[in-house]
Amino acid sequence: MANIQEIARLAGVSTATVSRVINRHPYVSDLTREKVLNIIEQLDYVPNSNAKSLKNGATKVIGVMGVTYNPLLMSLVRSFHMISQKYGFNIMLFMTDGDRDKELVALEMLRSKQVDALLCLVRTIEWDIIESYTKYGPIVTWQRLTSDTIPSVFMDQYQGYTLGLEYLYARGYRKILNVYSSKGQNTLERIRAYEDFVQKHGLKNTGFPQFHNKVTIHDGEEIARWWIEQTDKPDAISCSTDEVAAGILTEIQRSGFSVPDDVGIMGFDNTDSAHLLDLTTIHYPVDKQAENAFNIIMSMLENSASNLHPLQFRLIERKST
Amino acid sequence: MANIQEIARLAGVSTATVSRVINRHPYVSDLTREKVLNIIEQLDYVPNSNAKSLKNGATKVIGVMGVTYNPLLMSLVRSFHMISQKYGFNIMLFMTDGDRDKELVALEMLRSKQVDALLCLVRTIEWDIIESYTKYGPIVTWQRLTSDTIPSVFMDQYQGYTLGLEYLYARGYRKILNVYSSKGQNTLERIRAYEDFVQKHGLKNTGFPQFHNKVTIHDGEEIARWWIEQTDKPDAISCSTDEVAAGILTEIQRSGFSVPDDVGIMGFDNTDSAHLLDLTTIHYPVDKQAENAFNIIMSMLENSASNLHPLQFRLIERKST
DNA sequence: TTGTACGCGTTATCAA
DNA sequence: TTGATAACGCGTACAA
Repeated sequence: MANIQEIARLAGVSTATVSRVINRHPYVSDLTREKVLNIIEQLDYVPNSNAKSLKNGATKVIGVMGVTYNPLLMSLVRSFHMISQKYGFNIMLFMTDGDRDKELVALEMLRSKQVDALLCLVRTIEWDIIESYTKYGPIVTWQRLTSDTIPSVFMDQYQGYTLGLEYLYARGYRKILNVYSSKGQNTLERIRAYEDFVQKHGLKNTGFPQFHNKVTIHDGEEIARWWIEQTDKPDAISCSTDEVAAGILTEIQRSGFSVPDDVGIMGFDNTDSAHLLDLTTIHYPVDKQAENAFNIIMSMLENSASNLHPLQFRLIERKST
Repeated sequence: MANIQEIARLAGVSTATVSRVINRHPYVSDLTREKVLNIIEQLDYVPNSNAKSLKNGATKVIGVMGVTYNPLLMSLVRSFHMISQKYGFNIMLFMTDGDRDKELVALEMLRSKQVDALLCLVRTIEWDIIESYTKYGPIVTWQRLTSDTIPSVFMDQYQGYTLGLEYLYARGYRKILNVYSSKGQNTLERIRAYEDFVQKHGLKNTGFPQFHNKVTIHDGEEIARWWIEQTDKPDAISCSTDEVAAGILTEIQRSGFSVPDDVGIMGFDNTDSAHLLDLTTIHYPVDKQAENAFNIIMSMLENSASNLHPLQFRLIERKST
């Protein structure tokens, strides 16, 4: 495959000149430029990007690390992808399935300079390990974290969850079942939101169990079957994700119950599933989060200041409540 | 950042020896190996992958080009990702939104050696342009294509669609509305399947319009509204995708009609939406397709022979018919 | 078993 | 306006 030297030889100039032409440097006579461009075209030449990366110490690739392909994550990835592309960056996707080794693969890519930065959407590995990689390049996360070295674009779940609970209260629901996702900061915030909510309105203890680690449609279906069996039923279910809510809703309806007449159901994230099933849910501005993440990365790469979008939850009222 | 030379210097050996240690070459004395490994550990050294790529002429990265984040595509990407990872390859994702320039970005990555191969899931750009890039590396597609240079893992839509139609016939449906997606080979195959089906069973012309370019939930909702207005209604709707079917199903139910009592609905692809809404649908073995794609790429990279999975459609009967 | 020295393809500095 | 040359960091003949 043709390289810059061959072009130089055929055009009767030096490689330096060819490089100047390619990178649109000034101080190249029109004549030589023309000549060089001709040869480039003839030989169907493109600069080898590995050589460029080696020279520049940058690849214009950003790694994105996530656990699995769920709709919310994908819409974030999509937004992040779009803005990155706009600035000439490409995305390398790492789906880790929560496997430490796979997470390390992504981190090692940063260390070995194959990606310029890393967007860490979800991780299972310890934060201090991730933190130890920040010396190799910018790492930004989407999860809740307060750190000097790893900026985060997370949103305070306390606010979002409270928004949903207060809405349910306003609609007259009093016996609310909470379905939480994996035990992390986010879930703790949601639990705190619920406790404060109960206290604020002086609600009495429902005695319902706490559901944890529920995130999928399948999980939702399980919870629906639990609900069906109860004699003293919750009048509303506040879910960890739209998928759980979707699972509950459809399974409950399959059994002949009606939503929202028999029970109100609230999702979280406002993904397609929520739209599809007319779920009341909490909208999450993932696109803005993605843009913020990218902006932070850029500013770290160029060590400049970044200006960020403000982030706010929004309640989307539909027919499940 | 430390490089191989520094390691060599500190270990009191040559760079060649360090390289041999790193790459587990034989003929290195235990003593020197030990010494080198120690220094490597001390300096927290990793080989720079750009330098390696430059040297090897390969990056161990495969590009995946798609149009947009739809569920079927994502499950394919997921499968492809998993098998690639297993063999030490990483994935670079290109979402093109059907934009020629963005598609060219992906192709240029192959030309400039930033990816070793390209999986072309969906494209809008002309095949002969893509074909002209095959000289830079393996390109495999998921779309229907018969080409010497671009292998395809597509599946004959004629078969799949016929499977669905025959099932509908067996269930007693006679006035079937077809909803097609974008006008491509796949759609032509489906149309042909329907025509043959009509002829085979001697069905009379339904007089229904042909819906084209319908792929989203939203499109489905539109079609549902059309269906509701009709006096002479189709008794079954065979859809281009599960999403369209989902849109139709939910919108029709919102208007008080019942599925399958008032109309049978059949999806295509067997994605999560189909499971969620209990849609009868056609299962597509995307995981096998992904593995085939990867195997083909590998065999092209190493020019060896590839052994492939056989691919077969399967009808998934649920409650929408 | 180890070292020397060159090439991979660019870009940037310096000098002309 | 152009050219020679030195990096960038690694792997590998070839020689020892």
